[in-house]
This record gives sequence, structure tokens and C-alpha cells, in this order.
Amino acid sequence: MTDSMAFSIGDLAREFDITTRTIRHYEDIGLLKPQRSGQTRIYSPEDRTRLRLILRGKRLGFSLEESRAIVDLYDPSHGNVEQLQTLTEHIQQQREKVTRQLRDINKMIKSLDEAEAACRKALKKARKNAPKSGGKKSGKK
Amino acid sequence: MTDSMAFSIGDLAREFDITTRTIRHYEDIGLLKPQRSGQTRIYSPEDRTRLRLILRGKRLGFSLEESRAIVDLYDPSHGNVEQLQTLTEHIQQQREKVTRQLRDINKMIKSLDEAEAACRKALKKARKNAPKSGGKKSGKK
DNA sequence: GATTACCTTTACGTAAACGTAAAGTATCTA
DNA sequence: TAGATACTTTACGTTTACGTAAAGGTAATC
Repeated sequence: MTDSMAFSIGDLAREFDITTRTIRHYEDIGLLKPQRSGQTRIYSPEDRTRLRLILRGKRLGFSLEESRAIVDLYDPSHGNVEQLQTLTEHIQQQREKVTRQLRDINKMIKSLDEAEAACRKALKKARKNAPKSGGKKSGKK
Repeated sequence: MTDSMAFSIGDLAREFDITTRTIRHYEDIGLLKPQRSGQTRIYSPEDRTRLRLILRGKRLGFSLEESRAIVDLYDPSHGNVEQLQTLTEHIQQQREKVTRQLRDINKMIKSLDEAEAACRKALKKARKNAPKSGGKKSGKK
């Protein structure tokens, strides 16, 4: 039960709703390095996790290069102290970026709330002025 | 004091730390429509707000087309009821996307926390094993 | 044994979001 | 009056992140 679970490229494409081309592209630029069985790519659970992180980064608007920095945080190929120190700096940078995103998102949610309220108000007013066939279920609710 | 405040393209570029080319590009695709004084563009506070919203969307990884949808929420050119209804749908969509981003961000912050902790731990261990010149300020803290 | 469903590589194409250069206009200012 | 600075347009170039053939290998199934 050590390395029992493996995935094909199609498995991952289906699971994450992306194309195989996308997955191969990530390999082209060195974000993924699956094993091979002959020609065919074999993805481990770790590869799957890396892919998940990449796609999360994408949803957050990170470039693939930025995602690389994040994914590499979880890579056990960081040994010496200097690397660890630059690593903490990287983490700090990512944290700052993400924190700013959090602020932006909260602002945007607030904006959406306001926009929705204004919209509802306008709709209410419109229905009141011209309830040509819409006055049916017009309980106060 | 109605429309007293106006900005040049350079003003806005400096304020938001972008190039004038970027601002003109947003106009090319119809995201901004500043007034003109002869050839020269004159930006109102409303234009400035639109630009701010666009850039916020960018930081959140929105495409300019997506940002257009958001910016248009605040545009007073939405009059009739059907438009208002599709508008609420748009708002709902944006809210869902942003909500998912919020989840992603929280996950990522958590991940960063863990990565940082693991990193500190590794550094501590490294200093303990080889304190060649680093044992100086090594109070428990 | 032919079809179907996977997988592979190589390679040119493309949309988005600007960058960058060229060439010209208008306004200060030394 | 000659820069220097800031504005303008036109237009080709570039990067990122894949899309989309083309051409083929392998393996199960009808």
C-alpha cells in the first residue's frame, strides 16, 4: 500500500475538468514530472496534489510561474539553510499577496452586496409602477 | 464643485502604477470612455473609479471581460426590468466566483502557515546541529 | 480484423493584455 | 528658439497559456 494509487492523464483531466493538453503543458514547463510506463505517463497521488495546487493558484489569478513557487514549497528537495531562509521569504511574499487578495475580495463582496440591493430596489420600483402581469404573487415578502 | 476634479492619463498612470499604454488599451476595448479636450484625454473621478475597479479585478485574476461585467454593475445605463434581472444573475455569478476564491485563499493561507511552520522547524534543527556562528542570540525565544 | 478508446510526439496557431517603436503635436521654460 | 516634457496615433512585437491539427502506437471489443 505504498504506491498503490496511480492515475492516467485522462483520469486527472476528467477529475479536474481540464484537457490533457493542459496537463502536458504543465509538464513541458516543469511543473509536473510523472513517471513513465514505457511512453505512457503515470501520475502519483503527489503529482495529483501538485496539480491541485496549480489549479488553485490559477483560480486565484496566479501565473504558472507564481504557482511554481507555491508548489515548490511542498517539494522535499529543499535541504540547506540558505534555501530555507529564502523559502521563508517566499512564503512571506505569497502571504502578502494573498492577504491583499483577501482585502480585495472583501471589498468586492461588499460592492456586490450594494449593487444587488440597488438592483432589488430598482426592480421593486419597476414592478410597482407597471405591474402588468406581475402583481399576482405580490405578497409583501 | 460639480466636475471640478479632472485627471490626465499620466496622473492616473502614476497613481495606479501602470503605463499610459495600459490605460489606452482599456479605452480601446471600451472599458473607459474619457472626455476629450481636443485630442487630449480628460478623466473624471468616475473614470478613475472604474479604473480602480478594473485593477482590483485584475489583482483577483479576472479577465478584462469579466471586469467589464463588474464595472458595468455600477454604470447608470441599466434601465429596464429585464436588464435588471440579468443583472442580478450576473451579480450572483460574480458572488459565487468570489466566494470560491475566498475558500481557495483560506486554504492557501492555511497551507502557507503549515509550510512556514515546517520551515521554521527545519531551520531550528539546522541551527542546533551546526551552530558554527549562529549560537549567539540563541535564547530559547 | 476493423472499430473504438485510449495514449504518444511534434508543431504551428491563437486570444489576451499589453510592450515598444515611430512619428507627430502642444506647452512650458531656460 | 531650442530643448524638455507630456500628450497623441498607428502598428507591429511579445509573453502566457494553452488550442488544434497531424500522424502515429497500443489494447480491448465487436
